[in-house]
Amino acid sequence: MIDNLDKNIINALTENARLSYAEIAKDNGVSPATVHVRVEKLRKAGVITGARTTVDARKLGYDITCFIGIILRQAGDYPTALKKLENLPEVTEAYYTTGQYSVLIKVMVRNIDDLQKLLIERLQVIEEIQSTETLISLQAPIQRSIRA
Amino acid sequence: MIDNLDKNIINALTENARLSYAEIAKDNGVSPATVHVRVEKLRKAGVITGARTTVDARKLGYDITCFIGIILRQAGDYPTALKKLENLPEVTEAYYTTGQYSVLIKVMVRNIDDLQKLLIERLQVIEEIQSTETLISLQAPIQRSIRA
DNA sequence: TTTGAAAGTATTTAGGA
DNA sequence: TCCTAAATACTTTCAAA
Repeated sequence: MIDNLDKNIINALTENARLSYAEIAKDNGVSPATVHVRVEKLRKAGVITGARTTVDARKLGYDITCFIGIILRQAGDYPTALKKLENLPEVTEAYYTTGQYSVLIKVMVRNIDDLQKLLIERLQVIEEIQSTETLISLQAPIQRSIRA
Repeated sequence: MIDNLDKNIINALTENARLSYAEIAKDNGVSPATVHVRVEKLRKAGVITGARTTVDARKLGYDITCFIGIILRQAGDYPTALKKLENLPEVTEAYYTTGQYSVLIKVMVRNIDDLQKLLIERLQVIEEIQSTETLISLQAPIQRSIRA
């Protein structure tokens, strides 16, 4: 089971993945070795799945983030459509959803031209896709993790 | 400017934030000190913004992830509405968007009951919100970073 | 800007409470 | 399970190229 120490470790590391075990240990009144043991346990249990450095996409030239809602022709088209979406590097996230759309994807592109090309030349040509709806994100004011 | 070494470092760290500089150095035929200098440079330039450990939300009891499209009463309501959304810890992401919705939020909750309560008791009571539309995510098959 | 070398920290293992 | 202590490894600084 996950106890309070585990939770504190998870919350600390989801905010800053490069925090040292030594520091987390100090904050929690345990030894660094204990933190090490707990993190290994959480990793083996699949609770902790990895760690990613976050970057400012604009500084890398990706000025536009958007969400695209996709409606598929048929429910059964999902596996094939997903494979095709995986081949588009601009697609950074995909969600299989109930409601409005069959699939919601998050896309990052350099500019409006690239977005238009992506939509027309590489998304709308996918035969399993019936239609798409684009939401351009102008700002992402909240970006945080759930608390353990 | 960002050269190839910078890009390789960014790509390595966005995949695994806990990779050692020593290892990245080895993969790129430079010294660990150089990797250190580059990472500091990227951090100071605001390209690298942080690092977060990723967790399996379900293992923490958050069984439901969903996106909620929000339509505000008036465009000018955005700043007030955002402040209210920030106070809901279940809201892990928010995007100010063009198109269909004024705001798109990502929400993580423990179960359908909690989702219903969130929607009815804490979202739909926000006076700036005219209506909401919920997309429940059943799967998130793609989760990756843009490449530098 | 990069490097090797030194100094300072952190991680990791292992034995004992 | 946790700790201390020791060994290993990594990060960080710095002077020189």
